[in-house]
Amino acid sequence: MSTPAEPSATTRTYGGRSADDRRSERRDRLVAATARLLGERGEGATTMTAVCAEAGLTERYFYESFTGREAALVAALDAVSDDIAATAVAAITDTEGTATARVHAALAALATWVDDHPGDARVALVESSAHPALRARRRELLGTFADLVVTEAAELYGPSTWSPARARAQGLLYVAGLAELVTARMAGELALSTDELVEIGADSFERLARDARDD
Amino acid sequence: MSTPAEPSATTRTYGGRSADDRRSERRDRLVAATARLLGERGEGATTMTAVCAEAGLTERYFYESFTGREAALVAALDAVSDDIAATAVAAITDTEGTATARVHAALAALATWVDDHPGDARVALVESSAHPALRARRRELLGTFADLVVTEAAELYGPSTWSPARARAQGLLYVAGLAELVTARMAGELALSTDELVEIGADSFERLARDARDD
DNA sequence: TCCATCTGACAGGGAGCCCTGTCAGTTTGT
DNA sequence: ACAAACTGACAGGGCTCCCTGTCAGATGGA
Repeated sequence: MSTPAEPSATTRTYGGRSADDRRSERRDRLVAATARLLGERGEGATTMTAVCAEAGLTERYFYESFTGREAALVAALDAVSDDIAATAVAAITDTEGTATARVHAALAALATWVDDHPGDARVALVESSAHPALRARRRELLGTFADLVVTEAAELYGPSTWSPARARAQGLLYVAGLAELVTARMAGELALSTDELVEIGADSFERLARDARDD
Repeated sequence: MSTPAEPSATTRTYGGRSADDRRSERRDRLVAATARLLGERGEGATTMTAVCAEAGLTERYFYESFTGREAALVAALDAVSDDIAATAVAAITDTEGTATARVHAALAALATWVDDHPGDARVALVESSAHPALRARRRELLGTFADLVVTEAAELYGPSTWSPARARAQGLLYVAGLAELVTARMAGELALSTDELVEIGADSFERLARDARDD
């Protein structure tokens, strides 16, 4: 009786890479394809069929990584927003000097990122509102950034006299306003240079932080 | 030779109403149905078939008034935003007293309107970003409100020292931020009373108007 | 070499929607 | 009363998309 060699019900290398390796590479390609389509053709054109074609994979592999179209959309938005957050954090931590300088650096880094990644910027700013699942994720992200703004302001300028709820509301107003500003500029509706945009953002931030203390 | 009576290629009364009358009533019903569906079930569920069912009309009449689904969506958003603008304008013109009081009245009226019209508020604040045609209209509306804010601020507090582009940007930041604030509150993510919301809006407005003069 | 696994191409069912067309029944003017 | 106009119900073609399934060919381990 020859034993069946090995269960072999598991995996195997292929093309010199492990199963997990190939699997996650396929997922990455699908996420990148989804983000690219979202940024270039919009949510409506980002169908599962189109994503697979863009990624050069077949539908079967789509369902290997995602339960459906929605999950891929959210994953793409997550990837883009991680990129944004990393950009902002890097600018803040890399900059030494006054609080003003650090805020300025963060805003400038974000503005540059938008200019350099128009597709991803569209994903984050525009298409993130196009689908219910994306909207939910977008609100979370805005809230996160709003909290970041509040804590940064407190750290840079001292604690706020506002209630936590009010401070968060002010932060959200600022963050969402700024996002719309960038969106309008991308749409060509606002004739502002990058420097002007950064200046407006920095001034507004300082006003916000200042008023949070002497209101 | 009996002449063919009348061209009769025109119209006729029906149910005691003229053709134009019936036609525009059908259109109103379709617009109202579209807004209702947008506000209660979202853009994705607002199909032409669903709109017709909701309005109690058949598809043929849909195409009598609209070239397609998109046109109906935009018409519904227009109807809602007209309602919003009328609410704000009425509050401003009906209120006598200080500039602060008028701004306060406008914000309070808008907050009350949102509470009283949750469906329409969702149309204006959320679903207006769900479709390309709606987004275009939404940006127009935000721009209009931003300009209104700028001119009101100038009228109430004196001319701004900012460049027109910068003033418009600040107005847009304020308006869009406020919209997101109301949206977050509707989503239950922001524990703010109506009064607090109005206060935040009024304070931010005054800060904006004040800083526009002594920057 | 041989067989199990992996991969890509593609077919096709099922569903929903857009839009057109038909048709019987109702209302109006003559 | 009669013909023309109007209305509502509904069928169905065409399209796209989601998702499953099949199948031949490529690859790797024993």
